[in-house]
Amino acid sequence: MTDLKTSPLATNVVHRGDCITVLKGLPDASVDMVFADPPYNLQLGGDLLRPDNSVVDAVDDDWDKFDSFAAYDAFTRAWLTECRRVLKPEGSLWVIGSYHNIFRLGSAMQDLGFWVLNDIIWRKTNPMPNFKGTRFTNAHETLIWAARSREQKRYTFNYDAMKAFNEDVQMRSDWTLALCTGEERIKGEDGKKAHPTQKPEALLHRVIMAASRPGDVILDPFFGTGTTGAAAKRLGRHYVGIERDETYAKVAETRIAAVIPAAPEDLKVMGSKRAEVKVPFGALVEAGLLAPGDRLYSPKGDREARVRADGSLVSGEFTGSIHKLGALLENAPACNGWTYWRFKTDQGFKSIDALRSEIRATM
Amino acid sequence: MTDLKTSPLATNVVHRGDCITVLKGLPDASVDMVFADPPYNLQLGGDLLRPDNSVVDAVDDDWDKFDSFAAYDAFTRAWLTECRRVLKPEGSLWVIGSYHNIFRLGSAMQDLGFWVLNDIIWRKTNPMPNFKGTRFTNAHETLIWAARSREQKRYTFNYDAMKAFNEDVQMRSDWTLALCTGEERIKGEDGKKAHPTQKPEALLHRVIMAASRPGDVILDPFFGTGTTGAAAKRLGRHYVGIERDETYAKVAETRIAAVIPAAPEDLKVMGSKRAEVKVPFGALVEAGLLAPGDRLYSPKGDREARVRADGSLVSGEFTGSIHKLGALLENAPACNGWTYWRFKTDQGFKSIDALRSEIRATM
DNA sequence: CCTATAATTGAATCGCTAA
DNA sequence: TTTAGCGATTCAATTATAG
Repeated sequence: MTDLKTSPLATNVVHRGDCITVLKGLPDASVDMVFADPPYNLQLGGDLLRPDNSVVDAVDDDWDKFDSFAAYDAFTRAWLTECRRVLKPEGSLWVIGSYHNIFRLGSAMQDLGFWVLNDIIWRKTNPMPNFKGTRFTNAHETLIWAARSREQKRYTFNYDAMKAFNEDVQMRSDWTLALCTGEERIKGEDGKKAHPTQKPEALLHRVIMAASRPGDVILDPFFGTGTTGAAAKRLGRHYVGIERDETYAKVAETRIAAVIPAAPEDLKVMGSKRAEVKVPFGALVEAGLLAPGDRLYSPKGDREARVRADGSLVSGEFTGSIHKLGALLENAPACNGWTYWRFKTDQGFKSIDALRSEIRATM
Repeated sequence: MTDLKTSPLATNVVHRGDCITVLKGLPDASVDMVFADPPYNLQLGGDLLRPDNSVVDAVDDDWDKFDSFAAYDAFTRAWLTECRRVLKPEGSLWVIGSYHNIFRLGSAMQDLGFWVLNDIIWRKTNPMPNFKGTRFTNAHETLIWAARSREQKRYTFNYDAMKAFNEDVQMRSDWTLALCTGEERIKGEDGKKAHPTQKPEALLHRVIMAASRPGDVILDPFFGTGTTGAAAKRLGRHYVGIERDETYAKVAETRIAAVIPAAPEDLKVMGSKRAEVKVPFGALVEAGLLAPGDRLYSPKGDREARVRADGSLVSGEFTGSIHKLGALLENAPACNGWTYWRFKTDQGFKSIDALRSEIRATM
């Protein structure tokens, strides 16, 4: 076997093996960017049933199981340490995680000397709901982008490209993107998903476009089915992947071989400026445009309701959202509460939709 | 000085002093919710304060950097430990921070035994741009919501209120809210902002509405100009503030004094079905709404069962409760019999849940 | 072949109470 | 402490099936 550490770095390869072991064999200061999607250390209980009684296909693979936070932290520090060594002086590192592990990752990075440049929120357009109604819908994941050290003055950030991409306003730290589903999601011969946590290529597209240059080498120590490699090749970058599961590694190689480096504009990406923001009625109460106790009236003035602090309405014995209560009082199957309800002003009645416009104007 | 720790907790007060010192004087298990917006002056050029308020020397060698994080971590663990002690067994804690400190906060919380329920992203509609064009616009902050421990099964979450608030779909983990500006932003006599990081009351409104009940006690160990207290009072909750800066504390007291609380009836929120009084199916038979021998039918009409006098059902060789028999016939792990079974009327089939509502209306 | 409806699915720390 | 019973609970998007 060739000594990877003293040979020039081979690129566009998928190394088989434990990521820390393989990393230790790579030469110092040889890659321009690292993208890492490590195990999240989910600590799940028993089966979770949907309301239709079907079972949620959970991530219960062995590779995601750790005995303790201490064990997870030790693993995290080990691979981060090697990544830092392998990075060029002007390189940068990205990690992605959820609330289960992102605090561990961020702290370890800071402890090892990495200097955080941004944390980025991936807002999912179509997240899995909270089936039991016990928490907020977990609708995002977090990425951390960091330089090797505080002293590092130079790193690649294609500011103007990002700005142009985002309709000529600065790219923000929250990105709205869909999950990887449909055609993009790689399936095995059995029709099941080849990997439980395949990331959308649009996400990697944006990361790579933002923080690397054509010809750069991008290392992914948790290669999986090779989203990083596919995006890198498509965008004219080189990749180095590490994956210990032979099945995943093979899928990745096949996938990347089929990628034609191409003009990237056919990748579906939603700019955060255009990302539509829904204004819930409750936001009017939060913002103080309506107060708890204020009265709303129907178009004919024959119905009246009182606003509550949670944004619901009360009318007699009935309660509900602006839409539900409108439908209920009109005995209609549905009702657009925004155009139905009015409030009193000095100039007479006004639609609550006007208040929504006020809120939208600030967005 | 009275001994706060053994006296009943005084509420609607702003304690002056170092937060850890004051916290140590508060009684065990006495508050329902904590909201904490700790300082995040981590290596930003500002002074980093040790728990004893001495200033950490800003030196650039690696050892001191570690020392700085260690000092911040020690401070963080100290106040989090006290907050955990002061929380009631069914209480929960919220913290807010940015990438400078949120990873330290989250890790410390997990290390101390807190169990993360959600991380929440506050998307700012009007963030400060990145003037130098060197990074992404830092357009969000992160909140962490946690229970005291993994074993804690109960915590207040007004799921249905949040859903009604959000146009009848589940509230997600990303909240879009404007910064605190304009009229809401408190200014001193010199016209300058009274506090550098005043949070919008809308943010506290949502936190408090989501995770507390009227009459609850909410503790804020970094009270500042009292946004938590103002929102708490407006929403019929009690507050306990801790602030070491006398100027901030005075501003907070003046501000809160001017707040007019909402009427109690406007603070009622959309109720959860789980909290409704339980009605045994047999009560329908007792009340004569159904008679022994009446037939019930499945949603598709392909199953039929007979009501018995004791409130159990019979279908062929099977007997059981409305739930058990439904599950049995559908070969499902569980079944909500109330929404499953229908009975015949002149107007067609009706759900037995409508009969339950009739009973509840008389209670 | 087109349209309407039904089924499937996604990194998930997912119930409560009383006996 | 454990078990059993009651009965509450989902959004967006794609794919499959029915008409």
